[in-house]
Amino acid sequence: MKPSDTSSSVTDPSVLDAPVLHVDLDAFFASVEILDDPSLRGRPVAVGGAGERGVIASASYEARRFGVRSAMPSVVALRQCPQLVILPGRFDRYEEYSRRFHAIVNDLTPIYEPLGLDEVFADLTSLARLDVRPLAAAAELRQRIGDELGILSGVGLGPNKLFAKLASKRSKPTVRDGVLVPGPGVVYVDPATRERWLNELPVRALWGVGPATAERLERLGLSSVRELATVDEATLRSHFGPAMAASLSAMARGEDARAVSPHRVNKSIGHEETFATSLVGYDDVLVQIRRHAGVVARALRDSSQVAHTISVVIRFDDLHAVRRSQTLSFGVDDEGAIAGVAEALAESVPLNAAVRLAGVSASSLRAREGSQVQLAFDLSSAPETLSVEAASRAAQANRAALRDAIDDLRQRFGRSVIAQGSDLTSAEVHVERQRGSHAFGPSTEGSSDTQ
DNA sequence: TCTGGGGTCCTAGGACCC
DNA sequence: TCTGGGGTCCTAGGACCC
Repeated sequence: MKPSDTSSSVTDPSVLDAPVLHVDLDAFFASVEILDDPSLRGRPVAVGGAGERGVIASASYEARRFGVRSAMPSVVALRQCPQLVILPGRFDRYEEYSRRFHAIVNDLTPIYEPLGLDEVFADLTSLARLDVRPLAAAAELRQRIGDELGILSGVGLGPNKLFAKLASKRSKPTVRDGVLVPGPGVVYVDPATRERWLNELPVRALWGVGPATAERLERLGLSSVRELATVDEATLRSHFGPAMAASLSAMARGEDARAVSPHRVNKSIGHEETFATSLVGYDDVLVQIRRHAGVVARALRDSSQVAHTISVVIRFDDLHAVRRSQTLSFGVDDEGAIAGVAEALAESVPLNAAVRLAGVSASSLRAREGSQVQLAFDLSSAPETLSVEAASRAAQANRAALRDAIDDLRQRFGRSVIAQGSDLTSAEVHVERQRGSHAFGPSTEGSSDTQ
């Protein structure tokens, strides 16, 4: 472990010249697995789904030497690196490390914004009056992460999120001809370098430009950021809509107005699963939908939230997906209600092909206030006077409202299957025993793997 | 080689209200 | 009887990020 070699041929700039910092932990999930099992050290390790439909979520640098990359299908990864160890992933453990990581960043500044578990943006502006120098602060941050977590990281410093992220990418180790080349660890982008990067980068390097947008841009003859900068925003707007045009246009000039916003709250909670073997017919699909609804309900209650919108997603073997959603006039957080709505939504989707994925998600989230029953009923009287009888009346009203909502749904889409005979009270719901997590896709083929 | 699971944001069309 | 325009909410789909 030597998180040391900061690239500081430059003098430390002022905070105002490089107010945005981006940190990215190296090969995060794989690194945690190696820390917990030192016998893995030096071996090619990945975390992901090992089955035919699994993909790699995180690969150690040893694995990257063989060309293994995250998002790569596991079968491909194994072909390139037969000795690759693929582990299923333990999210609780990663979350623990992530909390410790955030705590270290928080010691530098509370103005930080996590991006997934292993990255954060931080805004150092408020440190200017303390005369903090960004390069020194970044080096110290990286050192602490290495010392206290045992995980290497890359830190980028720039005038905005765009450059900070590009910089942290350049701070990382790289693989060249199968050989691991260490990165500088900390990179600050000075103004001259910003210009150079804008002249060199492909459009694909910009935030928000993925494969689809990159291809559309290329068809317009715009493969590089330099070319993109020659096109005016109005032209881009006609092709990509106002939001994307504004963002592309700004980034092509090196501008990025996105603020570092701490304390962002989740807008949805969902759960989905790709099956090792695709499902045919409503019976099997509905069982899975119901199970996912249970997971979502528990997550809602754990976070003391209720959802007003329930959505279902069904993906078919040809990868095309159908999404259905229903907004309710009251909030729900129990599996009976969520499963009832989710099942009705799923039943409205014509199943003309085998189903490879089913998912349920909850959105329009609100904090749960007191008894959830009152949300639907609003008894105007003081909550403490809510009698058992009133509560039961309220629960009944709630169920009635739910039934209406589901009836609406069935009317809207026409019934496509025979009723399952399920009632909507949570007591009557038999949520299947939780199966093992399939965090990164099915790990076994064919079996119904209960564990 | 053929694509997971957790999310976010944007767009477009329709319903509804004023 | 037929009509405008703006705002808001909802739904469905698509693209993107880690």
